[in-house]
Amino acid sequence: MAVTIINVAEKAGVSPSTVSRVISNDSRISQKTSRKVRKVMEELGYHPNLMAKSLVTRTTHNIGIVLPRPAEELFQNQFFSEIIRGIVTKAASSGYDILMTTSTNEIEEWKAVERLVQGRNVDGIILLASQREDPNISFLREKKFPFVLVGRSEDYSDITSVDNDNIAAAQAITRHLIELGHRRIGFVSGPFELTVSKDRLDGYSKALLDGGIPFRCDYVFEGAFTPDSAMQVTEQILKLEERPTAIIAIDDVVAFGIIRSLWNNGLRVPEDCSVVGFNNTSLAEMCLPQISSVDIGMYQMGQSTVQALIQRIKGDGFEQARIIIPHQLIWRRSVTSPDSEA
Amino acid sequence: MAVTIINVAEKAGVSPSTVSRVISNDSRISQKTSRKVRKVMEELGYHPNLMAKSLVTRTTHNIGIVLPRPAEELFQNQFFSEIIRGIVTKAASSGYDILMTTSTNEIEEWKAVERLVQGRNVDGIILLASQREDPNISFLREKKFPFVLVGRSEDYSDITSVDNDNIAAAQAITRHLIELGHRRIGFVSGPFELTVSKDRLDGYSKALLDGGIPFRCDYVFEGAFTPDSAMQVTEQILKLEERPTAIIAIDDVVAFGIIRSLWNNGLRVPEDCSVVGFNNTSLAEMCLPQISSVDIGMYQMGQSTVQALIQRIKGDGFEQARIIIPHQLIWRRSVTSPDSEA
DNA sequence: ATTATTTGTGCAAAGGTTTGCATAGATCTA
DNA sequence: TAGATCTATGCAAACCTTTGCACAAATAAT
Repeated sequence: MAVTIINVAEKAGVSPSTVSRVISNDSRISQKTSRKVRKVMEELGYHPNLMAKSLVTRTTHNIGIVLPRPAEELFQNQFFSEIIRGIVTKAASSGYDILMTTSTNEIEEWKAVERLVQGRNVDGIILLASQREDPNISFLREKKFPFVLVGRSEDYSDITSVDNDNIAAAQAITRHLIELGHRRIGFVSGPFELTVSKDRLDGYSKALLDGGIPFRCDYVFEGAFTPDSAMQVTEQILKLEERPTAIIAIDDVVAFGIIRSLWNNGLRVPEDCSVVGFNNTSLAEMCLPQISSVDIGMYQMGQSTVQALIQRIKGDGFEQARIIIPHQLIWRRSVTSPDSEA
Repeated sequence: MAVTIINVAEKAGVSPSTVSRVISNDSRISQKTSRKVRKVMEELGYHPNLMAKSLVTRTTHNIGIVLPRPAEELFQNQFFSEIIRGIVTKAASSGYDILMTTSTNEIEEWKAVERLVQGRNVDGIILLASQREDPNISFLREKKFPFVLVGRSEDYSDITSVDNDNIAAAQAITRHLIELGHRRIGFVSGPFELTVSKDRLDGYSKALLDGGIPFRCDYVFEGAFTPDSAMQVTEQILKLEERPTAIIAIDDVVAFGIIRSLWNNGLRVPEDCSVVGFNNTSLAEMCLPQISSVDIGMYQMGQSTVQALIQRIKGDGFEQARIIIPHQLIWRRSVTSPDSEA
C-alpha cells in the first residue's frame, strides 16, 4: 500500500495534522519538528495523495481545456502546438496541470465541460476558439465558474478573453503597403462569418480610409484556408481590369496559394504584385519568396491565457475583460513598392 | 453547496449506497428504485464528485503525458498536433481525459512524472519521444506503473512502445527508387544519434543491399531538421563527382531545403534529381514540385498509444511489446526515373 | 508568584464516494 | 408450513487530507 500521512506521523511521533502543516509550511510548526518530519517523509518516500487533498480543499490545480470537435483549422498552422505549448508551460510554472478532453459525440459536445466543472475536476476552463455560439459560455457564466476565452473575443465585460488584435495588425499591414506607394490593394479573406475574417477585413478598410483610398468591393474575396482555394481566388483576381499591386491574405497558406497562382500566370512576386500573409508560420519563412507576415504571438497567447485564468481562479480582483497580445510585423521578400507607380 | 449523493438519497428515500449502485448500473437494483433515483438526480442536478470517487476507487480515468522540455522538433511538422489529437480523441471515446504537464526546471524534469504517479493523479503515462536516456522509464518500470512509449522503441519486452516502422518505410522508398532505375541514391539524415535517423538509414542501406547496389559513405549526410541545414548539405552534394540521381531526406522540411538548393544551382526536380521526404506534412503537398513523402500515421499512432495504454491499465493481459503503425508511401511530382540512365 | 500572552501540537470532523457484509422481505421448494 | 434461496437494500468502514478549535507548555508581563 501507499505510504500515507498517517504512516509518517506515526513514525515521526507526531499527529497527522502536524505532518500536514509541515507540508504546507505552516509557520506555527517549530524548526525542530519540521526537520524531523521531513526526514521521515524522505525515508518513507511519502507523496501526498492529490485526490484526498483535492477532496477536502475543493481545489485541484488542474486547468481544463476542451478541444473543439472538428477543429480542422485549429490544428494546422502550428497554431495549436504553439498555443498549447504556451499554456502547458505557463501552467506548469504556476503549479497547474492541464486536463484535456474532447467530446466523443457531437450532440453532447458541451457535456464535456459540464462534467469537468460539476465533477470538480478542474479549477478553471480554457475555451479555445470556436465559431458557433458556444453553450459552454453561458453555462460557465451562470455557474460563475472561472474561464477564459482564447482566440475569440466576446463583448461581455465579465468574461475574460485573450486574443491578438487582428484589426490593428491588418491595419498596420495595409498602412505600410500604402506608405510603400500601393493604391490598389486586394484582400483575400477566409469565410466571412469568422470573427478573424471580419476583424482583419475591418483593419484593412480602416487603413484604406485613413489613407484616403476608396474601399473597393471587387478587391475583397472570400475563400477557404487552403492553397487550392487561394489559387482559384487568384484566378478571379487576375481577370480584374485593374489588377491590385498588392494582396493581403488571411493566412500564410492562402498567401502561398496566391503566390503559386501568380507564378503560374507568369507574374513575379513581389515585382508584379506584393503579397502579405498572416500568422508567421514556418511556411512563410520557407516559401520562395519568403512571405511577409504577422507574428500573432501564439505562444504568448497561451501563456497569457493561463495567467489570466489563474487570476480569475484566485479571484484577486485583477480580472481584465479583454487581453490583447501584441503582434509583430515580419517584413520579408514578398513585398516591395509597386512597379507600375514607381 | 454542491448536491451530493446523500442529498439524492434522502430525497429519494433510499440510502447513499443505493444511489451509488444506480449510478454504476448495479444489476441488483430494481427497475423501480433505479427510475426513482434517476429522476431525483435529474431534479437536483446531481453530478458525482470525481475526486471523492477517485479517492476510494484508486482510479482517476486520467492519462498523464509529460511534454519534453525543449521539444523543438516535436512541435514542428504538425507531429505534435496530430498525435495529441489522436490521443485525446481516443482517450475521450474510452472514457479517459488527458492530464498534460511539463517540468519547469530542467533538473527536475522527471519529478513531473513522479508527482503524477505518486500523487495518484493518473492511471497511466504516455512518454513522448525523447532522445536521451529517460529516467522516467526505469522509474515507471520499477513501480510497475502502466506506461507506453510513443515514437521511440525500446528493446525491453515488458515495455509497450508505439512507433512507425522507419526501417521498413525507408526501405520501401529506396526499393521503389531502385525500381525506377536509380543507382546513385543519396541520403540526408538528421543527427545520427537519433533513433529515427538510425532506423531510416538502416532501411535505406538494406534496400541498397537487396538491390545489389553498394553502400557509399559519401552519399550519406548528416544535418539538422531545417531548410538551411539542408541547403548547406546540398551544396556539398553538388560538389560530388558523381552526383546522386535521387535523394532521400529525413524529413519534408529537409527535402524542401534540398529542392530549393538544387533549384538555386540550376537543377530541375525531378528531371535532374528526384527528392523524397518523410512525414507527409502539409509542406510536402504545398511545395513546388509536390514532394513524395511517407505518411507515418501520426493520428493513428496517438490512437493506438492510448488503446495500448488502457490495456496495460486494465491489465487484461493483451499487452503487446511493440506496436507498429503502418506507413503509407505518397508518391508525388518530385520523383521520376533518372534521366541520365534512361 | 500569578496572570496574560504566545507558541506548538493534537483531536476530531468534514469532504463525497464505494463496497463487503448483513439483513429483511419475497419467492420458491418439498 | 417450515426451511431454503434469491432479490433488493442498508450499515458502516475505508479512502487520505485539511483545518477550526482546544489545550498544554513555554514565555512574557505585572
